[in-house]
Amino acid sequence: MTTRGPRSFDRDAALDIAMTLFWRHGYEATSVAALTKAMGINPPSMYAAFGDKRRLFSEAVRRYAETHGSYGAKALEQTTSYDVVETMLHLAAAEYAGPGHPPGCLVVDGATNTAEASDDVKQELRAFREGIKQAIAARIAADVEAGLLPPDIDAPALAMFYAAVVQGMSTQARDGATPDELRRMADVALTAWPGGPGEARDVRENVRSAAVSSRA
Amino acid sequence: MTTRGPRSFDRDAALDIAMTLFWRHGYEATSVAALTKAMGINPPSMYAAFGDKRRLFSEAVRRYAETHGSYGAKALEQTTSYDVVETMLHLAAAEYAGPGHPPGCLVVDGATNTAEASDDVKQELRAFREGIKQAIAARIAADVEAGLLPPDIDAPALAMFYAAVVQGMSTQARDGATPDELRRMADVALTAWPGGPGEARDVRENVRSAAVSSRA
DNA sequence: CAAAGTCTGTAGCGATCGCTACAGATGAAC
DNA sequence: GTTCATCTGTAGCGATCGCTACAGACTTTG
Repeated sequence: MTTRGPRSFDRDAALDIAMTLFWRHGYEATSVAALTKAMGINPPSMYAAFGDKRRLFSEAVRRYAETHGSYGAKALEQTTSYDVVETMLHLAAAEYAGPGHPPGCLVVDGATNTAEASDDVKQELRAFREGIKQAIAARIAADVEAGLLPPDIDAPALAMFYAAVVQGMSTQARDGATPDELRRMADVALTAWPGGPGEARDVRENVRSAAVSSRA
Repeated sequence: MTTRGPRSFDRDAALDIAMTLFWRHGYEATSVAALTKAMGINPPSMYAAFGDKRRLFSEAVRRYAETHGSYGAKALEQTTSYDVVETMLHLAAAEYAGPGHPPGCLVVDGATNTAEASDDVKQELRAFREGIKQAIAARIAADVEAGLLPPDIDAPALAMFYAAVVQGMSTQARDGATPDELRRMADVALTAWPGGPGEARDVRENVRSAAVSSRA
């Protein structure tokens, strides 16, 4: 009917469309028919380009992590654990309710409701989430080790808390929260930082320069 | 094959089984075949007793709210907004990872991944969540009005924050968190209360007795 | 015992699920 | 122009989806 011959559709654009659909509806609730219709292609073309629905989802998650979901990696580039958490919360607040894409987070909510047959999909996203949480916990523990944070704090609980805040922000965004609302609740969450956010940063700066000078 | 005659199955027990399946897998990922198999009955008996899958889900949610999900209502029985939040977080921490039932919360995660056809299901749970959040916000605003909390706090952001914490706890529980871990992260969340949890309670007690004595 | 009424299991409805066999259409190679 | 390889659309696979018509089996009535 239309043009024939070598691949006539943009694989990257199709992957972006798949990412958006999985993002909005999740893995199981997104049908192959819905995917191919939105991509403007037929099922055989999708299967030739991506393998199957399962692998298309994994590719979409990878694409998401490299684009809209990069706030976790960007946050971990920060020097101190407080800056990691602050950056993560602020970027997530801006991203989760941002314009031009579905609300919330694909990694948090992409495979929440699944039958037993899709347990591996759930595990894939869970591993993503646990990895970020462990990375935060490690950063907090390192700051405690370095004397930047008091030694009596509950580092795992603190990391789990901020992971949970980000995940709750995703639900709030899906329920209609605006970027400004998310930002304000992120700032509330930051007041739970040991010593308080403002004070903690001053203390941290002091301790860090002390640590650096003692190391030199 | 087995016994025949007047209703041979326990409607309440069947509803509990449906609640558990919806709780673990969500609305769309729980098939009628899975429901009837777990209930030990055939589809016609289920349809005679509950109408259809959609109404069975609503009944299951109502049952959940009256049993495992009663922590919200129980928390709102508390006098001050801090006690409301503290009770809600502690009850949720114990409940979400409790033994003998699926992890997390049916209201939070029961209809996260849905096709457009099930948007009404998603809205039903969203209304539940928004109702609790608004109730908390109202309690905080009332305490501000009564002089129990400083007037410069962001009451809506504070309510959204604690709603998000509870929702994030549900995800953490689904990812394998223990009741003790949830309890500890709940205590971290409580340190975000204006003035801090311990100090706030003392201040509140003082202000309340002052308000009562001035009213008398 | 017989008739009435109700619940039950079997079986299957149309629709959709993820996925694919097949053949027609098109480009490149010579 | 002819051949070859590849992509494309049609059509449909077996399985499952939510749901139900139907008839047989049971208890309740007389």
